[in-house]
Amino acid sequence: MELSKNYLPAETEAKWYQQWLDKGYFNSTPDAREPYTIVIPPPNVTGVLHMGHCLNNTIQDILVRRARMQGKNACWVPGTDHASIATEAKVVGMLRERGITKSSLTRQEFLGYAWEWKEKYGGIILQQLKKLGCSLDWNRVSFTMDDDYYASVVKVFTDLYEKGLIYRGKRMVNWDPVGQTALSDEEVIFKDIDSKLYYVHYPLADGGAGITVATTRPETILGDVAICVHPDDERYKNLVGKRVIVPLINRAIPIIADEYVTADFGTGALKITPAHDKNDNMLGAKHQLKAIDTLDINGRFTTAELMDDAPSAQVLAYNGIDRFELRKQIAADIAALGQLVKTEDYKGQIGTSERTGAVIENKLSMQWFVDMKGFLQKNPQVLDDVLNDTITFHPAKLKNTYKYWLENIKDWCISRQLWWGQRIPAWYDAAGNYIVAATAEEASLKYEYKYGQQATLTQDEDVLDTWFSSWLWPMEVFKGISHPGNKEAAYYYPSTTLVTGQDIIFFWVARMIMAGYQYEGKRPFKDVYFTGMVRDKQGRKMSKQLGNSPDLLGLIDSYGADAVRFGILIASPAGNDLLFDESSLEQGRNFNNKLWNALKLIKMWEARQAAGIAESVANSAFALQWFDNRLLQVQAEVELLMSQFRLSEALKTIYSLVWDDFCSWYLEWVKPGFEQPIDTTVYHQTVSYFEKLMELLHPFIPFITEEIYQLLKPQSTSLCVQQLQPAAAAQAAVLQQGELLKKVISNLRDARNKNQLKPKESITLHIQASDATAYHAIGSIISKQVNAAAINFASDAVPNTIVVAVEKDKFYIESEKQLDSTTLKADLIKDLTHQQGFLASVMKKLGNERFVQNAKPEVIAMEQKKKADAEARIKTIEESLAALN
RNA sequence: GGGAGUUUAGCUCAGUUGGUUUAGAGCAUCUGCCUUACAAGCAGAGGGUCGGCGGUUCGACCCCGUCAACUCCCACCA
Repeated sequence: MELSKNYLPAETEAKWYQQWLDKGYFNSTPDAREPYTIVIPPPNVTGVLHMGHCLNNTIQDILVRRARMQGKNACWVPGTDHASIATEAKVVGMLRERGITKSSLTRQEFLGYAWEWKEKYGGIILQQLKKLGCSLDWNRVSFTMDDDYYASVVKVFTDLYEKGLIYRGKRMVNWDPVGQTALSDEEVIFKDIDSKLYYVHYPLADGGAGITVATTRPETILGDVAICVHPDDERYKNLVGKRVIVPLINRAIPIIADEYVTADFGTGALKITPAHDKNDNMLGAKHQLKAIDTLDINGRFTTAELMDDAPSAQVLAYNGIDRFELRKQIAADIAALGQLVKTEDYKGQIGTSERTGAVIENKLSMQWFVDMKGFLQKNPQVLDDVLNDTITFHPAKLKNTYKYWLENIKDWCISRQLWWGQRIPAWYDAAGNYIVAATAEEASLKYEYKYGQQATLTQDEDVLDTWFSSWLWPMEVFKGISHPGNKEAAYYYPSTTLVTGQDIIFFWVARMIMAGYQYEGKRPFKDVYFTGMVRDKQGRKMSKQLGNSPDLLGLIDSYGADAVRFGILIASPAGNDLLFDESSLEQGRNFNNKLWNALKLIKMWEARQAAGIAESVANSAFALQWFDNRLLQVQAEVELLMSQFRLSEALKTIYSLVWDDFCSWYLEWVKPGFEQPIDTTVYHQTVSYFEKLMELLHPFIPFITEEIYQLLKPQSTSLCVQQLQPAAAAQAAVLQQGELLKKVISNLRDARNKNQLKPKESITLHIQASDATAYHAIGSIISKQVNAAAINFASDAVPNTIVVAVEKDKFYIESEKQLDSTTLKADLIKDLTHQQGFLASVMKKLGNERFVQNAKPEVIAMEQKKKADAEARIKTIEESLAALN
C-alpha cells in the first residue's frame, strides 16, 4: 500500500470516529469494573464551540480515554444547559427579526418558538464535539429541561421550601432592565467607568442655608427620603434633626446621623434613596424610612409612587424618560434652580449584567431566595471536604477563593422574570396567599387543607435561575434526584473528575458541592481540574468585538483535530491561562507528520525482513535494550504527571520520547543501509515500540494514533480500548550508557561540522577510553552515526588528528582531509575555563570548615565526587589541548 | 479598600521538603545540509548575574523582610 507523502487528517478522522461509534466503545453500563465518571460542563444549548470548550473538552477526553485504556469503566456524559436568560435573549432576538415582539405572545406561544429554536440549533455544539474526537457516551445526552430533569428541579425547590431553606421576600435585587429580570450577585460584573459627582444643595425647610450632598446619581433624587451625616461630624452636628427640601419635588426630609457615612468623602453628607441603592436600603430599614421607587422595570422614570408629593407638571413630564437621559435632564433642571453647586469628574464602578451587558439597577422586588447560610449550616462538609482535600482542587490555590466565598455567602436570588426555564412551583390565590407544590393538583389539595376552602389558583409567572438546575447535574444525569437510589446513580455517583473553568467556581462548582451533600450526602466528584481562560497571543480575552476568537472548525479543517488538540494542550500550563497562538497548531501538525513519516519508514522495512541478519542484530542490540528502558522510564513519568493533572507536561514528555528518542536516535541506530535487509526480530521489536508509543499518545491525539496502529500490522482491537500495562522499573545503567552514546555522537558530529566534513566523507576514529569495555556494545552505533569507517582503541594520543573530549574519554578524528583544530581548541579552552571555575567553587565549599561540619555526609560525599569528576575532566581537556599542539 | 497569585532565555513554561555538576524544555533565532521516512525535515550552535534591594544559612531560583511591575478574585465610599 502506498502511503501519502504527508498525513491527511480529514478522511481518517471521520472514518475512525464513525467506527468507534459503531463499535459502541464510548458507551458505558454499570459492571464489575471501577467506574471513571466525568459529567461534561453542559454548554449552552444555543452555543457554538469556542476555544474554551476546546481546551476543556480535550482535557476531559484525555482523562476519559486514558481511564478507558487503564481498564476502568469510563463514562463521559454529554448534554446541554437550557441557559434561560441567554437562550431567551436569543429567541427574543430571532422573533424580533421576524417582526414579532415577545409581549404580543402568550407564554405558551413563546415557549413554542423557544423549543423550535432548541430543536434546530440545540445539537450543533454536540456535533462539533464529535469533530474534536470527544469520546462521550452519546446514549446519555442530557438536557436540563428534559421532563425528568424538570421534575427534579421542581422537587428540589419544593423540598428546600419545606425545609425552610427557600423563602420569598421583597428584597433589594440586581435588576437587569434589558433582560427585565432579577439576577443573582454572581451574574453582576463590575466595570470601571468615568462618571461625575454632582454636588446638589438641599435648602432647610424652615429657610436658610441647608446642606450640600455629592451624588453620582442625581436621577434618583426624587426618591430621596433623608440626608445622612456622620454623628461626629462637627460641620453638621447642629443640622441633625432638621429638615431639608428635596429639589424639584419639594419633599421635606430629615437630616439623620449614622456612623456608616464617611465624613471625608464628598461633602460628608449622603442622600438616602432606599429604593435604588443597597446601602441606602440598609440605612432606610435601620432608621425606619420609607422607600420611594422612581424607576420602572425598563429603567424609566415613573411617578407612580410620587403622587403623595403632588408632583409639578415639570416632574410629571419626566414620566417614561430613560434613566441615563433623566440624569442629564434632572442635573440641568437642578442647575436651573441654582442648586447644582458643582460637578467633578469621578472614577467609579458600575454593575452590569453578565448576559445582556445592561447597567444593573438596584431595585426592590419580590423574589425567591435560597437561605445559603442555613443551607451550609446543615451541610458543613461543603466547606470542610474541600479544605481537607476530600474534594481536591487543581490548582489548590482556589481553595482560598472557595473558602472566602462560602464564609461570606449571601442569599441566592433564584427567581427570574423569564419564560424559558423551570417555572416556579408556587400557586397564588386572588389575595396573594401562596402554596408551594410540585403540581397544580397538589397545590389545590394543600390549599384546601391549609385554608379550609377551595380557590382559583394561578402559578407563579417566573422561572428559576439556570444554575438552580445545573447544580443538580452530576446527580440528575443519572436520574439520581428524579429516581433516587437507582442502579446507575449508585454506580456512577459520585463522579470522578470535574473539568471546568475557574470563572464558574461559584456559579456552578460550589453549588454542585452543596447540592451533592444535601441530596446524596456525598461529594459530587473527587478531583476538580480548573482550566484557565483562553486568551490571544497578546494576553487579551477572546471576544467577538476584538475579532480574536478563531473559528475552531476552520482550524480543525486546516490542521486536523489531533493537531488542534495537541496545539491547545501543549500551550496550556496547569493552572494558568492559555495564550493561544496558531503556531502551536503547526507544531501539532508537524508532529503528526513526523509520526506519519516514521510509519512510512517502518513500512519500507516490512518487506525487507530476514531472519538472522548479523549486521542488523549487532547494530541493534544496544538500541533495543536502551529503548526498552527509555519506554519504561517515560511510562512511569507519564503516570506520575497524569496523576498530578499535569497534562501538558505529560504530553511534552511523550512528544520528546517520540521525536528525539525514537525517531532521531533509535530509528537511526537500527536503520539498515539503503535497500539492505533488516533482521526480523529487530523489525518486530520496532513495530511493538511504535505500538506502545501510539498507546501512550492515543488519549491526546486519538485519530492518527489509531490510524497508525491499524496500519502497522493487523490488529484484533481498536487502540481505543487497548489496555495499558503498568510501567515496570527501568535499568539506570542502560539509560546512562544511552546518554553517553548520544553525547559522544553529538560531540563528534559537532567536530565534523566545524571541520566542514561532509556527511559522506568518512573518518577513522581512535578512542582513548578510561574503560574501553564501555564502548563494546555501542561502538558499532557510533561508527554508523558519525560515519567512521573504522574504530580503533588507543592508549596514547594519536598524531595528526583532532581530538574531542567527552567526559573522561578522548576521541581522535582522523581524516584524509586537512583538519583545522582552531575552533575545537577554542571550545576546549572555553570548557576548561568553565570546569576550572566550577572546581574552584567546589573547592571553596569543601575548604569551608563550617560546611564540612554542618552538611549532611551524603552532601559532602557528593561534593567530593564533583571535585573528582571536575579534576578528571580538566585533566582530559588539558591532555586534549596538548594533543592538538 | 481587602485577599490571592505571578515575576526564570526573544516567547510560553519546568525547576517536587535549600546542596545532583555556577539553571532545564518547547517554540523562535543563527550556521551547515535537497543524506535514499520526513525541508511541515536533518545535523549542530548561540542565548539567562532566576524582577530590585536587604536578611537567615557553611550554602538561596528555592526560606524571611521590603520595594516594584503585572494578573485574578472579592467588596457598590455616595
